[in-house]
Parts: sequence; structure tokens; C-alpha cells
Amino acid sequence: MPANVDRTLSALADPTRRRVVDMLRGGPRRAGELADAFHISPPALSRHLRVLRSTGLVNEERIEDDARVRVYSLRRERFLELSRWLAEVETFWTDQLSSFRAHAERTRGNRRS
Amino acid sequence: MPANVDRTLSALADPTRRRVVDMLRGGPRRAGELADAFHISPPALSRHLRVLRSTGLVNEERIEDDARVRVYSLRRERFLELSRWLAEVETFWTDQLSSFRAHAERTRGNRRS
DNA sequence: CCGATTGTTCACCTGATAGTTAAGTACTTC
DNA sequence: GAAGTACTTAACTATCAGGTGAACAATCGG
Repeated sequence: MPANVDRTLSALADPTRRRVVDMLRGGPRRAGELADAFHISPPALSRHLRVLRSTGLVNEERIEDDARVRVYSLRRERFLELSRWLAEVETFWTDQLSSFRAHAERTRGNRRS
Repeated sequence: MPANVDRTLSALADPTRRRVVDMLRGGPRRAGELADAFHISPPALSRHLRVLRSTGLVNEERIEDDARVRVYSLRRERFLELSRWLAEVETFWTDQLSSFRAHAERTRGNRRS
């Protein structure tokens, strides 16, 4: 399993972060908007955003109108990587038969035939 | 986000469980094989397997040769569901422009014109 | 039967992490 | 420049999830 995929899944471990991702699907949001939406304190959300940022799942940008505001949006890359890994995982199915044969032999080998 | 996807990600949150999934890609394994491979105690692994089982990611079956051993294998469904959700997430990209327009308006709305 | 094997459940402990409030930083508004 | 806003960082607390060893259940082999 690629290291990036591992970190992506680790970042998606928390339900709040998953909801953030889901919400960002609707487009970029300001940090405050997210905190309000989840009835969570700004500090708590800020740390979640830091995790998502350091994992590369979201992007932070300032806007010209107001330099205090930070707008967060989804980034593509990590999701694509996860998709690719999932596609690989699913190939197990096609190999299932041969794998099962291998397993049968392994089991048979364990027991003194 | 579908409830199943949520639980799948929750199950994949733990690194040990991710390694289990990765190992099962090579075919069905006995519980003991997995515990040995990860240098983890049998009780610890047993609980991980229970989580994976209850989430529907793996399947437990007995073999006729030896009723003591339990063989675990991957199940397809949850992974497919996760794939579908990921595909949806990635559609955000195509809508990014319109979303950004929406965001711009929202921001403008916030500031007193 | 009796000891060894396979695996699970139980009771307990510890470390990580997500939440809170309070303080800090940077910017905007008047 | 003083007050207010948007967000982050810091310090602390509490909950929870994963690890261990011990006891248990079921099965196998002699």
C-alpha cells in the first residue's frame, strides 16, 4: 500500500474530517462556514483542517477581499491515488480462484497431509 | 455520504486493519497467519477481524479439514461502494468553476457589498 | 481422556486524539 | 488607533481505541 494512500485513509479516519470533505464537494468554503455547519468550535476545526492540509486533501488560499479569511477547497491528487489503490484491491476478485487454490495447498501443507 | 462508506472508512482507519486488507489481496488467510505476519497478539488481531467482519469487508469461513481454523477473505461490496463514492467526490473538479462562482458570491454577500 | 492447537472473549492499562477555553496574530472598520 | 473579526496556536482534559496477558471454548492427535 502506497504511503500516501495510508496517510489519506488515516486522515479520513475522523468523522468530522469526512464531513468536511463531503461539504467541500459543494465547493470551496471558509473555515468559519465549516465550523458553524458542524457546531464545532473554531479551534477544533482549525486542527482538522491542518490535518487535511498536511495530508494534501485540501488546499488553503487567501482571498483578496479580506486577508483574514481562509478558503479551503478539495485537492484532487490524494483521492485519485486512493481510487487507484481501490481498483487494485478489487482485482483480488479475479485472482480469487487461484488464490483459493494456493490457500488450499497452504492448508494442506500445514496439516501433515 | 452513504452510511456504509462512512463505516468502511472508519474500519480502514486503523493501520493494522489496512495491512490485513492488503495481505488478504493475496488470497484468503487463516487468522493465525495474519497475527504472525504482523507480530501482533492473537487477541488484538481477533478484534480487528471482528471489526472488519462487522463492517462487511471480510468474510469468515470454516474449512472442513480442521474446524478450529477460521479463514478470512475479502468481500467485494464495501470496496465497490467506496469506489463509487470516490468517483462522486472527484466530480467536484468539473464543477469547480461554478462552485467558485458561488463561493465568490457568498463571500461578496458576507462583506457589506 | 489428556495435552496441544486454534481462535475468541474478558479485564485491564496506556497512549493518542478530539474537544474545550483562553490567549495570540493578523487584518479590517470606523 | 481602538474595537471587532477571522482564524490559529497553546494548554489542558477526557474519552476511546488498541495492545497485552489470562481464562475460556472447541477441536485435533496420540
